[in-house]
Amino acid sequence: MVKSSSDRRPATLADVAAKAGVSVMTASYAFNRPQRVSAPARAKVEEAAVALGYVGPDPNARSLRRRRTSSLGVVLGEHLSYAFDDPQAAAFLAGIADVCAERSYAMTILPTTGGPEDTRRIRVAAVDGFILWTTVDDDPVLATVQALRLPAVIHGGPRVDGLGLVSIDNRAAAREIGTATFARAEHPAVLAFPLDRRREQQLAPGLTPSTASFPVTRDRLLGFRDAARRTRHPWQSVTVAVCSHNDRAHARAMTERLLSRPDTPDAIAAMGDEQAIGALDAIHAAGLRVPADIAISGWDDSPFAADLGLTTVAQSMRDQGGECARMVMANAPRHVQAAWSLVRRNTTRD
Amino acid sequence: MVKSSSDRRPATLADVAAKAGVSVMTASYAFNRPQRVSAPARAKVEEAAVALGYVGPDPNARSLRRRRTSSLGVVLGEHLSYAFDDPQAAAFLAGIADVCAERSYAMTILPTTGGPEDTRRIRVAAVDGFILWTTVDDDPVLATVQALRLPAVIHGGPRVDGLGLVSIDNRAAAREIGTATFARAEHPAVLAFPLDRRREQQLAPGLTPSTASFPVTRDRLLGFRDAARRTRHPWQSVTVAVCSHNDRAHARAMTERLLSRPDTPDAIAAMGDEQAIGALDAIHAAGLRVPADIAISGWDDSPFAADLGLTTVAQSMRDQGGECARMVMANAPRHVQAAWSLVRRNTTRD
DNA sequence: CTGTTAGCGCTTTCAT
DNA sequence: ATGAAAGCGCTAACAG
Repeated sequence: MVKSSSDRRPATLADVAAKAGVSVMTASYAFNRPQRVSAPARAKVEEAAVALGYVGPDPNARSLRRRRTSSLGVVLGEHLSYAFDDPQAAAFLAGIADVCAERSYAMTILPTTGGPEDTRRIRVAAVDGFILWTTVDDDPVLATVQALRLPAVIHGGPRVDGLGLVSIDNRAAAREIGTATFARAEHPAVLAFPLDRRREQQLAPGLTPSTASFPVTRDRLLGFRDAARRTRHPWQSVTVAVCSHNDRAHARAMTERLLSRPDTPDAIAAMGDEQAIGALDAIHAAGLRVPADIAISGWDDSPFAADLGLTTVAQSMRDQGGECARMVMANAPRHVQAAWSLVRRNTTRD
Repeated sequence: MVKSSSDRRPATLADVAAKAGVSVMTASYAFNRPQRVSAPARAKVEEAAVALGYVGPDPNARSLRRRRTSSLGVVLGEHLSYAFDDPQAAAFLAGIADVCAERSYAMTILPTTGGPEDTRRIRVAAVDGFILWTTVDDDPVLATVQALRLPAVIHGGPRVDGLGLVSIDNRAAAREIGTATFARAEHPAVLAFPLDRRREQQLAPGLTPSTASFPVTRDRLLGFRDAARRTRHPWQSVTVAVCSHNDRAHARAMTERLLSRPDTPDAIAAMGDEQAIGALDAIHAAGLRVPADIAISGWDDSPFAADLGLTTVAQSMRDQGGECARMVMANAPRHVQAAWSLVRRNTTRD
């Protein structure tokens, strides 16, 4: 039998109820709380549903009525695709994903490009709350999320009124690893993440930390400056090499520039393991020994760091992602300091 | 002035319209098609919106009415978090993300655990279509997606009626690289992905390809069997080492087992670069030379493959992800063969 | 255990 | 250019 054209409209719960000879509510319960419905009624509903090709309640209608979507919005800075290339971001997402899987939430990834449409994309996202990957102080997305009045947590920073924050104490951690790296050095240097979204690369002696509008970059610079002070190096004598991108290639290129300067550094504190690995490439190419000629440290304790015996800061992005997700789901965003630890291996002298 | 408790209900479009002294429709147009509304009316609406803290139309209500969500569902097999660890999956997601960012879509990642709740999670997802990461033939999620009658594309496989498919010709590619790898070998072997969701590891001479319920694994086995035939090796003499997980550590362990057998292989075709790298670790640890003592090939042409001079199959997961996204957005799922190429470097003899 | 009522907040359609 | 009516498909709240 050929279906008539009216059959093309997908069946609704009302259709199923009518066909099953029950009220719409009984049909609704049959799908949502099967135990609340008598076995025969449930059977009739199921049969009718199969006959009509009805798969289940429409998600949008349900969300509208229930006033929740069971989906978490995850806002990733700038070029989204980059997030998947960054192992730290990937681990963070994995942590969110674990909690979502466990609690039957979906994860809505919200592409952000840095352009003006970003705020619109955030506004139209059907989600119950937001998790924001670390961004700059003046990211317009922050105000949008704030205005939406949904639970939201930022990872890394900045601090925003009303939004949660999950981060390690970057300044303290940088102070520790910086001290280990700069110990017994003559000419310390820093390999830094971009300062802001302009991502200009530069070599700046004694760079003022507050120049950075990425809080993570800023706090680590502050910590490295503290470390310089503790190891008796005037900050002005510490060259900060700011990379435009957090990857090996850029770090290697900047390190080459550092090494070709008059006061060749004999200690480099990097803000990421990938940067440190790029720096090691340049250092080895220059025929220098680590740590005898030059000490180096990374950040994040990636598998590569362990392979290379790199001194680094360990933190669990995965746990932090999970923590963010739980806070948003519980509608209880708070400020949480995550755990970190210094992992001393053999690329530093201490 | 203290807000009364009734103010706590978020403002609706109707509230804004009332406050602005216009009809609800004028307010709606002011948000959705500003040019269709006179400047003064628009101004009044905007002012009222600000006064009431109204951020914009409710996404769920809009989706219900419009009958679309502007979000793509991405179903990732089994442990979602694993997808973020797999560089190929990450590249695929990045490709989807690029297209989503460009067309102002959100990406709804649907965690899948292999358990019975998976189908429910798919059913309740508010999305306009699905992209499925490669899975097994009998994944129950496939039937669910099919029943939903939304546009859907599978990457890798299996083929499913009514759903699109984007994949390279895995058999043909395996035939080519297998031939290059097995050339002038005495004892070829294969390092394989898991056969199915049970993920049992095993060493099986002449493993029957159809045993695998992951189509990607199956097709590559078929291609390697073709290659064995072309290079005059009875398939029964080719040991297939099936790894439980597609990573370096498992590949290394399985390779160690291969190397400790009587007929030590002198050629190994792996299904992934990560596997090949793990195998190389084992090979070097055993003091063997590549390719003189043993030839090896990978798959996917990762950056590491280039570094190591690994012979491999190149394909762009990023492009394939984008292709999937475009097909779903256009509601035009088709079967598309993606491009691949053999990259001969110096771990094979040919 | 089952049913009735009353919307959720919005936009399509059709008038004016 | 603006507005009134209608209803998207569902479920909370309550009554029987």
